Amino acid sequence: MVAILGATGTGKSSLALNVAEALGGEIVNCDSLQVFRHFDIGTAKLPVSDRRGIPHHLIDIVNPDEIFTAGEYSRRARETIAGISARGRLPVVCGGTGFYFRALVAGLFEGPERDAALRERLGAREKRRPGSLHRLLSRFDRDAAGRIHPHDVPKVMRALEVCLLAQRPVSALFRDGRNALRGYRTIRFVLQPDRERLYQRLDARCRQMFQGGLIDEVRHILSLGYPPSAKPFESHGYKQVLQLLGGELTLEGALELAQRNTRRYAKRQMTWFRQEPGVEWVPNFGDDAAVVQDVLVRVAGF
RNA sequence: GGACGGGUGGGUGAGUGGUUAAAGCCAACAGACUGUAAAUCUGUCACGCCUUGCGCGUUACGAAGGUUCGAAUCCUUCCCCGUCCA
Repeated sequence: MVAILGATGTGKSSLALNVAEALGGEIVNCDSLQVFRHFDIGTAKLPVSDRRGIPHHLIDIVNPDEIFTAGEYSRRARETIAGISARGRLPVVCGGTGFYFRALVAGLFEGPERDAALRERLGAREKRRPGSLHRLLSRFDRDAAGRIHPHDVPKVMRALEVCLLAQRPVSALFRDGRNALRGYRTIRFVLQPDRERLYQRLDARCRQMFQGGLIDEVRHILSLGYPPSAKPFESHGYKQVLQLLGGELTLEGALELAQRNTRRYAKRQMTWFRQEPGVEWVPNFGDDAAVVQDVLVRVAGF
């Protein structure tokens, strides 16, 4: 299995396509937003017409108002990869969601899934008394509480949820290990082009999205009946367009914010991938012809 | 030529005698991340030093002087910038 990782806008899709084409592969998406239907322009989803007949998996698999998680991703990606291998083809995992990739290869701990009802209760409690969840967590699991910052409510909540549901401290469950993926030789590439150039590209791409139908896409999604509170609307680009439509931002203001958030996101992705073990660094954009050659050679020697 | 307003750290912009190496925001940089992760959160951000301490020293709020125990903050002169009047 080959993995093409990297920050947004580094040319992963293009590289993956070339690699898959050259080596008889099929692409498995590893992007937390491309799994949603109708969110196309802002997620830079490769149009079907540009896929050159190469199968792309795990794209457009859930509706915008459905909850999709890293655990769900991990399960489905494993099934998909197994299927591709069984057909004698090469799985080419491609995406920028480091957490999903880790859930896929390293696995998650064995524990309870999220519980909406419990979360609602916990959320209400936190709202009434900010900080109370973290204090509660430190009673159940001192270790976990020490590792999670009190301000990081989502992580505090998940830890607490697990403790309550499993009747065991999360940190104890962590110690049991993760259900890592086995049976595949995996070579992972991380695209890491010059940061300045990447940022310029991202800014330009973001502008193109705004000019190229992002706003209409948002209107369309809303017209299908999906609420603005749907998860994928929280992502940069979409969030700003929503604010634009609501009169909170001007067009220029929305664009600038979207660009800024995209840059920040790219930065965070780089931080993540820097910690990713055993990766092959590619100090360039994936749509660079020389890079394709270089990567193919490295895969061949693997 | 005259009348006001203003010149603050990479940017913006607070601060109008001490608790200010100077809020906030932006930019930049570093980091965390075990089921909504394009999310969420943390740290650094004048320079040097070490015994890394709510440590020491140096430099800093257009420039130069002055007042004061003490000035980004008050006074004087000068240099810029903006608006208005001639």
